[in-house]
Amino acid sequence: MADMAQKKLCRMKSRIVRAMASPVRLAVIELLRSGPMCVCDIAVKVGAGRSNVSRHLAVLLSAGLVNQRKNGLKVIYSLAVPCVATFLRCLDEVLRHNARQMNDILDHL
Amino acid sequence: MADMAQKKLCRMKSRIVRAMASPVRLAVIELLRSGPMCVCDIAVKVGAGRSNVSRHLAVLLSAGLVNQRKNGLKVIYSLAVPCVATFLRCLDEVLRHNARQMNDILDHL
DNA sequence: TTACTATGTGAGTATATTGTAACCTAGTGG
DNA sequence: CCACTAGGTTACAATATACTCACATAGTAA
Repeated sequence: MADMAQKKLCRMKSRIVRAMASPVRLAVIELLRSGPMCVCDIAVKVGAGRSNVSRHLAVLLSAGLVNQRKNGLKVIYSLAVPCVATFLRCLDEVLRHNARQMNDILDHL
Repeated sequence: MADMAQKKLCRMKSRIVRAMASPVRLAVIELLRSGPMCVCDIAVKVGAGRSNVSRHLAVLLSAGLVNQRKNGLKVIYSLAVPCVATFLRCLDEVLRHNARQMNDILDHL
């Protein structure tokens, strides 16, 4: 983090990562991998209140992770950047890495 | 987030993402892409206090994002999962996506 | 107009995270 | 033994986030 520009970039990236750092929002992102969806359906699928989901979607939107499109009464959200889906697979890989590491420790008891 | 297992997975993934969701820790991860490094060097490079960096490294370690190795007085940290480096490139992509979108808005004024 | 539905937003409380400073531990060398 | 250095930990104040409830907005239809 030598110079100002690097620090600013890290702050901006951190804002994006923080936008993903919530169980509900991760569930929303995973849900949107299967296609665009309105707030009402998202709320049902992730099992949270509508106003709560609306707020979480606002965070994702403000971070640029999802796009918004109005359709009559409904607002349809969709994933904005494809690589976010790739990232979720990376998370699975970290979980597997952790489980493997834990097994190694247990095996050497 | 229909069943229990999905919810638990989302909580575990969220913990990993939160571990990345700090400007300092992001800078550390980016730094470690260039190779393993001791705490003292990391602290200097990211421009933060040693005890602070130590705590951030503990968070990354506990999330399984970095590995630890003792070498005399020093403790050397390294990236644990390769795809984390890929993820940083995804963050750049999101930043570019946001900048492009902002330009589109400004162009249509 | 009124009524209904889908979303978004404000306020309040509860909880979590951050950085700093002081202190503790461990390895090294005299 | 003591001194020095690298790293880790605890405590505390400041800040940020989350969830809920109530209310506001906007589109639709009668």
